[in-house]
Amino acid sequence: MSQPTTYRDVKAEVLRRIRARVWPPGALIPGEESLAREFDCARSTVNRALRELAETGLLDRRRKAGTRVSLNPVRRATLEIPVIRQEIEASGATHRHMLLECRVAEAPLAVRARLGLEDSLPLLQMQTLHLADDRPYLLEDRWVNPDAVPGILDAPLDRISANEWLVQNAALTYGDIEFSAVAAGPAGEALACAADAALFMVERTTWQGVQPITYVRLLYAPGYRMKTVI
Amino acid sequence: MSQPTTYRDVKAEVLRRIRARVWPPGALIPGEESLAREFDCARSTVNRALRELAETGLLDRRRKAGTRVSLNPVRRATLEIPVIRQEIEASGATHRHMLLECRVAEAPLAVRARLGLEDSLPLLQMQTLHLADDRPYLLEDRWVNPDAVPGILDAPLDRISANEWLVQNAALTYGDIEFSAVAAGPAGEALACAADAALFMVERTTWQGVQPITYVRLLYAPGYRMKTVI
DNA sequence: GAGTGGTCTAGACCACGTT
DNA sequence: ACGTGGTCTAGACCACTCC
Repeated sequence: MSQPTTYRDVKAEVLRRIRARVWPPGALIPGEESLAREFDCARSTVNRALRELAETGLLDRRRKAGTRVSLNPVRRATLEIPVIRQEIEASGATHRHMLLECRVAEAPLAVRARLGLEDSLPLLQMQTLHLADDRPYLLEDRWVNPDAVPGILDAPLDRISANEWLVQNAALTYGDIEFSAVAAGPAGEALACAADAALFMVERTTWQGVQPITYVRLLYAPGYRMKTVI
Repeated sequence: MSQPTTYRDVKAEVLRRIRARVWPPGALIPGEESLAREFDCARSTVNRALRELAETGLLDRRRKAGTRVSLNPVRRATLEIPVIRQEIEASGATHRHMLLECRVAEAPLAVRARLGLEDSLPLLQMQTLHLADDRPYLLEDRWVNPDAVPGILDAPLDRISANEWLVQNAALTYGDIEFSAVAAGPAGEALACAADAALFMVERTTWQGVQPITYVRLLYAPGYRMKTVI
C-alpha cells in the first residue's frame, strides 16, 4: 500500500499544471470533489491545497462559481522583519547601539499625525544608532506615547533597546509599515554618509486597540537591501 | 442549541489572551486537545486556528515542545505587488506608458550576474516609463531572456506592457525581490527629478525552473511609499 | 434551485523532538 | 519512551452565489 496523497502533493501537482499552462490563466479548474477522486484522497485534502494556493493569489475561488486560475497573480511577498540585533548578528557582525538622545518632548506635527494624536501631549523621543562591527548600520528614531506604556519612563533604556523592551512589556498590537527612500539630510552625520545619500527608510506605527503606542523611523546606511522570495 | 465554535472564534480568543498578556511572550500555552475541550470543539478546529496564528509569526509551535507565544511577534509583513496599471488606476489616476527603448543587446555584467548567465548571450532590453495622469510615476528597466520566452520578440510591446504580456504568456514562476534606495542618476531625466533625488527601487528576478526569464528594475518617482499592515 | 466552496466533527496514525 | 503537533479520512451541514 502506497503512502496517502498529502495536501502538499496536490498543491505541487496543481501548481505544475498551472505553470505548464495545462490550466492557463482564467481557466476553470475541476471542483474539489472531482480532484479528490482523481488524486484518490479526501476532499478536505484538496481543499487545503487549493485554499493555500488561493491565499498566495494564484487561484480565485468563489462558491458556486468554482475555482479559476488567477488572471493577474497579485504576487504577495512576505517580508521578514527581524529584530535589529539578530539581523546584524546573523550576518556575523557584532552589534552595538548608542543612545544618542532620550528625552520627553512635544512631538512635531508629522509625528503626531502618524500617531493620530490631535493634542500636543509630550512624548518620549529616543534616537539610537545601531552599529555592525562599529560601523553605522541603522539610525532609529522613535516616539513613544507614555500614556500607553507608563513603565517605559523607568526602563533602563541605556542597556536594553526600546524595541526589545516594548516587545517584552507592551501588549501585542498591530500596526502598519511603510517603505520608502529619502535623502539622508542631517541624519547623514550619524550614519557617516553625505547629506544627499539615498537611504532606505522604514516607518512603523503601532496601536494598542485605538491607543497609539509608538512611531519608529528606521534609516538604513547606504547600500542596505531588503530581500525576499515570492 | 448554539452555533458550533469556529476556528475564527478560537483564533480571536487566543489573540485576545495574547494581547491581554494572559499568555505573555514566551509562555507555553495549553495543548490542542486541552483547548479543544475548553472551547468544546474538535481538535482540528483548534489546530487550524493555532496554525494560522503561527503563520503570522505570533506563535511558535514545535512537536513535543508545544506552542509558545512568540518572543518577537513583529516579524512578518505581507506585501502586495500589484500590476502597475492596476496600482495606478486604483488610485483614481489614468495610466499611460511609453516605451523608451526596445532592443536586443548584450547585457551588462551586473544584469548577467543577477540572471545567473555566464555567457554573454544577447537579451531583450526594454525601458518603459509609466505615467499617472501624464506625470512620471515609475521607470521600468527590463531584461528578458528570449530563449525562455521566444514569443516575446513578436509581441506588440508598444501596445501591451511587457509585464502584462509575460503574465499572460509565460509560465508562472517564482523568483526573488529586493528593495532598496538609490540616487536617481541619469534616470532622473525620465522621471523629471534631480540626479541626486532618492528613489525607491525594486529589483525582481524570475526563473522558470533553472532557466532565467527576466530581471526588472523599477525606479519609483520621488515620494513613493509602499505600505502594508502587520 | 442547485452546485460549489467553507467548515466542523470524531477518529486515527504518524513524525518529530524533547526527555 | 512518550507527548505534542501534523495530517488524512469520511461524512455532514451550511452559506453563498450564479442561473
